[in-house]
Formats: sequence, C-alpha cells, structure tokens
Amino acid sequence: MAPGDAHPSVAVTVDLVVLTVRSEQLQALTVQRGEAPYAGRWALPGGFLQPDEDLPDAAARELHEETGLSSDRFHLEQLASYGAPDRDPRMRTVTVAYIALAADLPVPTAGTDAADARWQPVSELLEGDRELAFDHAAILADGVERARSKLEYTPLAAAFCPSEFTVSELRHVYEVVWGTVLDPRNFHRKVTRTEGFLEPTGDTTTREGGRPARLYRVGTVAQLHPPLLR
Amino acid sequence: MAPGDAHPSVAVTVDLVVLTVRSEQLQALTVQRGEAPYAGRWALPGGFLQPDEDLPDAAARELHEETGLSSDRFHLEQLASYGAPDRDPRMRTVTVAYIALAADLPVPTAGTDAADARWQPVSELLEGDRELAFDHAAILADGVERARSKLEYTPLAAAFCPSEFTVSELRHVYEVVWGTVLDPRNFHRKVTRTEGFLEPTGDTTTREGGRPARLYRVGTVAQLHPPLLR
DNA sequence: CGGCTAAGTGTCAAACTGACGCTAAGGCGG
DNA sequence: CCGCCTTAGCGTCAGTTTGACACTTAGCCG
Repeated sequence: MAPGDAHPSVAVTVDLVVLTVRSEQLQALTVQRGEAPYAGRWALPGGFLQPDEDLPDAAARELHEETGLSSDRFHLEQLASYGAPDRDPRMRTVTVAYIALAADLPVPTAGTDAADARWQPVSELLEGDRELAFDHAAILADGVERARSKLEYTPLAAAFCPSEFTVSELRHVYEVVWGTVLDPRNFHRKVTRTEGFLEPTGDTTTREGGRPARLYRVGTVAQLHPPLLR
Repeated sequence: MAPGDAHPSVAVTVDLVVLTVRSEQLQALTVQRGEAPYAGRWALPGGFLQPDEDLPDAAARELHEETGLSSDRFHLEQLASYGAPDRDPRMRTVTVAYIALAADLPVPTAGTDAADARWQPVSELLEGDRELAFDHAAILADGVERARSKLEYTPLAAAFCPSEFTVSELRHVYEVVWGTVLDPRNFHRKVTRTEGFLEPTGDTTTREGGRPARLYRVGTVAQLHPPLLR
C-alpha cells in the first residue's frame, strides 16, 4: 500500500452463488430485482459489506437474509472478486463472490429487498435465454466450475447431501453436478476405499427402495487421496 | 445489492504474492515499509485500486511498478480477498490478492514507495521470525498453498521456468515448491506421456551438464490428465 | 411366496505407479 | 585421444488402481 497514493473509495458488495441439487438438476438461488438498473431481471443474491463486518460474516448474513436458514447448513467459501469499472452503472463497485452449497432446501422466502426469490436450473441461467443482471452470469459460471472441480479432490459433494446419506445419494450428486453417468459399483468401491471420506453411522435406510443402504457421515479429511476424476 | 441499504465505502487495494524459484528455494518478493504502520517491516507489494481500473489491470500495474518487468513474463491469477475490519489500522480496507509466478528474475528494483525490495525464502517469511506486516503472512501462506496444489493438476509449474526448458528443470520446480524429492525417470515418463503438457522444440541444451537434454515449451492444455499428485 | 428394486461384493484384463537397472551422449582432465 | 564423470532418456517388473460387468443380498410389494 502506497501512502502517497490517492485511495479512491469504492462500494464493496458480497454476492452469493447458492447451489443445490433439486429435481435431478443443479440449481442456483436467484432473486428478481425490484429496481433499476436491471429492474425485473434475475440476479444473484447479495448486498453491501457493512462497516464493521468481515467478508465471511457478510456472506453468512446475506445467506441468512435470503434463505431464512442459518449458515451452518451450508458450505460457504470465497469464490473470487469482480471489479470491472463499469460493472454497476450506478457507482464503482467491487464484489466479493462466495459459493454456498446445500442439500435440497425449501423454496426460499423472498428477501427484504427482492421482488421474488427462486431456484433456477443453472443450465437455463447460463444459456443466455433470460440473462442475469450485472456480471452475474460470469460469476455463476465461475462458481459452478469451482464446484465441479472441487468435487474431484475434496469431499465437497457431501455438502449437497443431508448430514447422513447413502453412497447412491452421493453418487447422484456427482452425476448431476458433472452431468455424467457413473458406474454404481465402481463408484461405491472408490468412495468407500478413499481414506477419511465416509464414516459409517451403523444405520441403514430404505428411502431409495430396494435393499437397505448403509448411511454415512462425511469424514474429516479436506482432500481426497486419490481424487475422483471426471 | 440492496438499493435501500447504506453502502459504506471502503478502500480497495491489490496485494501481490510474487513467487519464484531461486537458489533451490521458493522465494517471495517483499518490500520494506517506509512509513507507519509497520514501518521497517517487510510486506507484500501492493497498492490502491485506481478509479477506472479493473482488478487484473491493477495487479499487472503493481507488478510492473515493483519489478520493472512487463507482466507478460508472469503468470498472474487472482488468489482471494481479505477484509477483516481491523486489518489496516488506518482505515477500512479490502484487499484483493493476486499470485504472480515467474522464472528466476533479476534482483528487483526498489519500488517508488518502498524503502527496499528483495526476494526472501518463503520458509523464512512464514516462520514467524520476522513477521510480515498486516495480514500478509496469511495471504502469503494461502498463495503458496494455491501454487502447490495447482502444480498437481495444471501445467503451472512451467510458469516458474524460462520459455524453453528441460524436463529436469521442470522437475526441479516441483521438488522445490513441494519440498519433496522425485524420481527423475518416473517424472520424465509422467510429464512426457501427459497429453498436451509439453511440446518439444526440437532443440537441446547442455546447460545442466551431462548428456544434452531436449527443450520443451509448455503445451496448450489447462488441466493435466492425469494429474501429478504429491 | 415370487418377483421387483437397489445395495454391495467379486472377477478380470488393461492401465498406471513406483522402484530401480541400463544405455546414450555430451564435457573434461590427463 | 581416451577414459571418466555427469545427466538424459529408455526399459523392466511387481504391485496397485481402473473400468467393465456378473453375481449375490436384503427389504418391499402384490
């Protein structure tokens, strides 16, 4: 930091890419803008950083405001920052984007400032059909790509599952997020052999029909060795 | 973004984790602060975002100011943003950190605002011996970890090499950055078999002594399949 | 009870990994 | 000019992992 320089001030916002798996699709939380610019258009949820707030706290606060749910039900991590000078026509803004991953959630409550809030399939949001406001399409695309690649080498897929889940529910997450089909038997072998990924609870469930499936909790490791490559 | 909300303004800075491999060590560029706070302490190079500047442009400008070198000699990518309310005692700041990777470079010219600039081994900077100013030790640690993990699944190691390099120079980068020893023959097999990683130039060099080694340029792929795991 | 579903185990050939021996090709000192 | 030193690059082999696919297990439902 250069003491002699000017330090022009900038409005800092936090935007959220909230992802979940619903109806066999990867979906993102969107809010409909009530005011100009981009009135009526869909956007990512977000808001201004408050004066005495750290960035992760701002992200957690926004997440709670938009979904009504406490942020301990989400995996929340920073994605990247975006600061093109013309990204918001009203003023100079820099936004710090976060991604939040969660198991299937109830339909969101409309936030305080948004006309409407709803889940929409990522594939539709990114197809340019109904374009997102600001640079939010690029942010969403980056967030989705981050999620896809982190499934390979971290236990992050479990963030899309309830706290106890079966191997086939986990596989379903991989299939939907990656858009691929995986062999159930090889997938089962890989995830159960990967040290620290899954911890059996001892219980079973029949919620998917067929033979009862063992339930697992996510383990303690942060990295998968070896990774599950796409 | 919430139209009704206050939008307190914040000073936005860009800080750089500039890494290179020098004298068998991973080293980072540091500048000595000339003024309070933290006068005399080492810090990461950086500066304020200018009014009409995008974030990558600010990072490239700072990099040029601090090293005197054009930024096309670096691999530059965004690392993360840091915005704890008390991270700078003078004012509310949010910094967007970038990592820049380069081949061994000349000793840097002292920047306009820094008392001194020099390369220092990352291992010493992170050992708490001579602590970095602000939250720069945490930023540096994050940058180093990013570089280490990106060596596994991207061709990023080549950013630490000159534009044409040998397999053993590349291996040397892996060994220094990871702090491991790799088998030269197995390493050679892996990198030459990984599609798109290395493109032979047809030339050879004897700059490392012994039998002449083939020179390669980095290929076009962004991801290594399969990755080189630590 | 018999058939349906999905879970979980087993098999096998092909590919990959890690450890390590061997030859190739230049520089250098005598 | 000739060995010797150094590093490059190829080869081998056993153990492991992968991907494709057959088979058995265990509850549910009519």
